[in-house]
Amino acid sequence: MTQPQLANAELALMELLWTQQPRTARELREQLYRGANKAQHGTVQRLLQRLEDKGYVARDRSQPVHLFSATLTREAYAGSQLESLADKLTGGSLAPLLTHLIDSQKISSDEIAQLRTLLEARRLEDA
Amino acid sequence: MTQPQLANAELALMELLWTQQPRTARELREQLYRGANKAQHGTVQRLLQRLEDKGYVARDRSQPVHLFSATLTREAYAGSQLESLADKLTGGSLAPLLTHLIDSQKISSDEIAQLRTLLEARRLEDA
DNA sequence: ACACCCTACGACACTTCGTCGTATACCTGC
DNA sequence: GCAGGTATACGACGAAGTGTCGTAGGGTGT
Repeated sequence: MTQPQLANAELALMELLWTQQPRTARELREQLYRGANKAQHGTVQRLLQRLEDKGYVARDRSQPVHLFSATLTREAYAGSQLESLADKLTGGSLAPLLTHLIDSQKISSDEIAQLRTLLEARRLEDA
Repeated sequence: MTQPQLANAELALMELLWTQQPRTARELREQLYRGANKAQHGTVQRLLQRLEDKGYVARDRSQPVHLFSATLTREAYAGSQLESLADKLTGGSLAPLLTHLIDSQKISSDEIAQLRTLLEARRLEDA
């Protein structure tokens, strides 16, 4: 039951919603396409509709001009994608993913320190 | 310069190569499709060719029957996918991805312990 | 020469994505 | 009430990717 993946244009739209919560289609269009023409409004509507179908966007229909918001935070989406990556590749376990990153030096010392404090916080919580 | 993603059938093939290094197309077909017919051999060839184009599979042409092997370990592929996920969603940083997993309890205590020893090992290395 | 298996690759149906155009409904001002 | 502007709903299309199959051509063994 993996969440569907977001394509490029869809992700760009979500990025906007993640920074500015409820937005009209018009506002989104103006930020996505600077030289705004009529056709592109249709495009944005289409994208929003498909995102709604996928369950990533909620639409407030109470007003004639709908208001759109994301149903998922960026972090939640990132987490679900990370989970599905782990499911597909490492039987759901995260350690192998990180092991390689750490071993191959692809991850910086800063990141490592950050992760360590993260885990430390969790350990204290559990105690 | 993100590595292309592997589709389902392609991934299934890679899974085989990841367990059994150099393999002929025939051997792979027999494991992918139990009731093996002629057409499916073409399918496997097609998949292998596309994987070769993408750079995920190397082909030994020295014999008339080619031998195929993966150019990337499963861990390397998983790592590159994880990186590209981080690039797309969190500006390349991993911490936000894991933060959410840890906070939402989606990650088990076992996993956490595992990660901690992982990071500890790295810390000792750096010293 | 024939049968057989291999590779190479064109072709197809199907899906997804981004785009656009159009039809329809809804206000709002006159 | 009508015209003009704007919004939504949605059909359609091209491009790209995927999985599948068919077929042409080459090499090998008998």
